[in-house]
Amino acid sequence: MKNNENHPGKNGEQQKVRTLADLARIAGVSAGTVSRALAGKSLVNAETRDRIQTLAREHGFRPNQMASKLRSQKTGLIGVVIPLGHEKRQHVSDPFFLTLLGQIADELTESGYDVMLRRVIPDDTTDWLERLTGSGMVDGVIVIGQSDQFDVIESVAEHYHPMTVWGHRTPGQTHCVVGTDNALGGRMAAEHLIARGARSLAFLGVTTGIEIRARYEAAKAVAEAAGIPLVHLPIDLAAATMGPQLEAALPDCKADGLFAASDLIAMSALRVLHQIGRKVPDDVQIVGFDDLLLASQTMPPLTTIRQEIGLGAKALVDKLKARISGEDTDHLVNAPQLIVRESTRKAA
Amino acid sequence: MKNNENHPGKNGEQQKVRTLADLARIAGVSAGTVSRALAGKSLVNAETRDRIQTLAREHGFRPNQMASKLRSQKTGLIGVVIPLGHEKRQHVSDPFFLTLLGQIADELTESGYDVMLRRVIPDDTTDWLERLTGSGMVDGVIVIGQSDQFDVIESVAEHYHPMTVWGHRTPGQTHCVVGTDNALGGRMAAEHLIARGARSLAFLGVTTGIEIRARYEAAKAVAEAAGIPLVHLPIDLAAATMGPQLEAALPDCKADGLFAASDLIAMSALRVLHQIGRKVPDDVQIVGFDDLLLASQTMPPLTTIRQEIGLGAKALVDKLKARISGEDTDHLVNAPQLIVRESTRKAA
DNA sequence: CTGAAAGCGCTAACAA
DNA sequence: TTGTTAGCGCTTTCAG
Repeated sequence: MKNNENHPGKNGEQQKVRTLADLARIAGVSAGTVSRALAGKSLVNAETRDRIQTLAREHGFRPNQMASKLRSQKTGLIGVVIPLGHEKRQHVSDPFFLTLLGQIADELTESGYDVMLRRVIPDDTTDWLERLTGSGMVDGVIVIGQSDQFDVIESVAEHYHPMTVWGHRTPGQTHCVVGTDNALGGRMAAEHLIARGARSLAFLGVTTGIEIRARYEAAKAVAEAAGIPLVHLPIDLAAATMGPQLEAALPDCKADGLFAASDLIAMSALRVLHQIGRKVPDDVQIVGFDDLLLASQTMPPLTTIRQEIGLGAKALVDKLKARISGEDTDHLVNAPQLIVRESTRKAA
Repeated sequence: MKNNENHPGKNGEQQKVRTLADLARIAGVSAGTVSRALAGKSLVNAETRDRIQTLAREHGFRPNQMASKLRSQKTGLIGVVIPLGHEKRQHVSDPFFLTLLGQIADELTESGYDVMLRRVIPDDTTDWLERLTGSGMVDGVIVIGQSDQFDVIESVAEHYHPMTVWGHRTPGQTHCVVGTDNALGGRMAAEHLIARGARSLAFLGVTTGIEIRARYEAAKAVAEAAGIPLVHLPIDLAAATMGPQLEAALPDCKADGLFAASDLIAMSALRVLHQIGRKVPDDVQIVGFDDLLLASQTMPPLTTIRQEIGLGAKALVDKLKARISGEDTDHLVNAPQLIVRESTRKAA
């Protein structure tokens, strides 16, 4: 037991211990032992292990994760990317994605991973994803939303295995996707509106994104099959511009059944309809999409197509973990659920 | 199972080049030169630099960031942590925080930083923050919300400089904080309600969090000075439980002026009031807090106290960058703004 | 302008 | 059980 540099009496513990070697010196052991002790490995004497751990705590020492991760080749980090392809200006993301992100972060945390968050605007570059997967910084990647970057994601998926993607399932695709059956959702919305007496439909939302296009097309197919007209009002998803666009478009829109691409749009539409004196659901009915928490708080509460965010987040993380350990994974396309509230009429 | 790493695509490609050394070998130079070339340093022959960069691109080579960061002692990573102290169960965070997070991520990205996101539930541990600051993984830390962890943050701030915090300014505090003048906001809300004729106030929201307590106390002071009663309805901020709590509390509440701790609560209250047949703003007026985008979309649109999220995010990042480069920074307490919409009455 | 060499701080295989 | 010895992959003096 030698403590020449560590006398609490003289000048206290000024020299900050920053490295394993530092701690090893004052503990009178080797760096290797300290490493094993701090990792709680079984092959160290319990007594010395405790001594070292106590010492570490006293000196507020924490091993440098960067070095540890480099050496062990496991980063414990998952990259989470939100590509903002179309909607370039929309820095403030959709609350749906934000909520999904939150839940993913929770799941990941519970599995002992840290999250490296990156929002990218692909613009003209095509290597935004490679830059992450090839960085050596992450053990895996979750992509939130395909935006208009389907091909980029596909090409990365060809050689990069530990990746899962929230979005739309396209037959034959390589990348592992988790998402909602948007076509089914679109169908449910249109059928519900028609069943409740709508005789002329409108779809509110831009269809640049692949998911929303699927909702639109399914609704359109239903409408056509029923011999009912459906017009497309390409309302922006950016919350800031939604209001004015709706104020411009709705007064001339004679549809009595509105299907909004998201709850946010629906909510905004509700307000505009009220302003121009159309009663919901008597004059016009409306169905949203997502079932965000606010959908139940609107007036009237919103009938909507629910996406299970919690399940989605869990699936994205579970599948990613499976892929990290070399397994292969299936896609997961969740069936959405029609949540009937008061923005559509009571069943006849 | 499956999954062959090498993509046998381009004309019988050899071993994947993974390291500087690999690339150096096929380029016929040393690793050092490759490093300099890829970093675009001026002290390499322009010609060899281009050759190496081309080679790197052809082989899809990207330097390992972990190693780079370890060596250079700059991680290019900022830790962003959301402590969930009170409200333990509330995994789905407040949309205000989520939006703030999004904007912070944007600002950070624009400054060339990556974001390491961590959500923590401090529970009984007190080292959740140290664990991040001492990890060697991040160049700095932003804490979103003090929750009930003021003391922990203070104690870390004593020895860890590159940190900024969103939250409430307490006189004499050490940690650099950016936030809103909550007391002023509370005062504005109460004064506005009273000026528009309210004669009995209620505050909706739990006051465990220091920011919300400040709003409450300021409102209370105003009410007292005006000789007007103010009751406190401790509504949970978790969106899921808000509705039922309000449905239980509001029918018995005779206040004609409601001040909600957040727009979300206000929105929920709006719905409940409508349900129980009280007209807003004729029977009862209501003021929210935050001015989230949805505040303008409620029915009636919500009068609220606006917090400038964008400015806050920018300030958090700017100050953090200053602190990273060794400077000292002042606190920033933004004055909130009263946004008058239709949930309060017209001026007499 | 380029190569050689010395680490960044940690882990793990191999000895002792 | 512990110490010793190599590196993880990169950057950066220091020579040449």
